[in-house]
Amino acid sequence: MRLATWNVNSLAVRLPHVIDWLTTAAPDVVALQELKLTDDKFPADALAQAGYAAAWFGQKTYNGVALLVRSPATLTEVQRNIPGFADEQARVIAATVQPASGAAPLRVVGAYFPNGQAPGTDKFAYKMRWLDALRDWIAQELTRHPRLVLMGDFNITVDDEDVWDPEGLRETIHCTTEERAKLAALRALGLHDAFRLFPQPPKSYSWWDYRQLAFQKNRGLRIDHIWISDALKDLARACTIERSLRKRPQPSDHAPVLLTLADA
DNA sequence: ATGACAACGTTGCGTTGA
Repeated sequence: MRLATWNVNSLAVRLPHVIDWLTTAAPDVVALQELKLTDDKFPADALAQAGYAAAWFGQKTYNGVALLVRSPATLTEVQRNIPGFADEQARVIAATVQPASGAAPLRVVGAYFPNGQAPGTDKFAYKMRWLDALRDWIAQELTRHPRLVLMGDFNITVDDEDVWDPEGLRETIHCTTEERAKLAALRALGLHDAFRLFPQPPKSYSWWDYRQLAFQKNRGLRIDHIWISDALKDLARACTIERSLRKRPQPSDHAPVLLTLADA
């Protein structure tokens, strides 16, 4: 089974890329972020024609998340945003994936973590509160669903290996000690950064600024992550960043991250 | 210190992202 996360930066604009990628790469489960469309505009029919069932949670202009599964697998017990955390912004969608093979179900959480703008701002404070709420909720989810995948645009680098210029970007947004401490608290629930379970090329990133030829110069950050629970760790077989998707004309500024998980 | 680039909403330029 292969699971992927991709911040598409507008599903309306990126739909041809998404359909093409689903058709050629055929991932089993996909988390999308930054749909930037309202629920009535979600392209469920086009995705169904490509062989995917979906659950979505959008809003006007910003944010918006979705989960896709390759039929005949199904999504059940869909949860939108973090229970008990009042939030105007559509950032989280969770569901239980029922594989058609009869393999054990998987709880999948797709998330678009807040950007946070800069330390000291209201948006940074919101990011911190959101991260606390996410941790508390994931702790509960793990008790009910030990086989859990948390994936999405975390908007945080795990450590300096994830940063093209760690000195120049020290303590700036995505790289602050406070943000990384929140990730450490999340990881302490018994989650693993699937990408780092395997040897990886140096300077591996998942996002590059549209400006200043950042992608061509590989000036990027690894902020898109797939984290898996203890129960799934030994089933992980590979985890890669699909850089080729960032090279195409009119790309998202993010590349997908792809995890291969053995059945069981 | 600021902008760059892309997308959105709106209709020209302001806001947001990372």
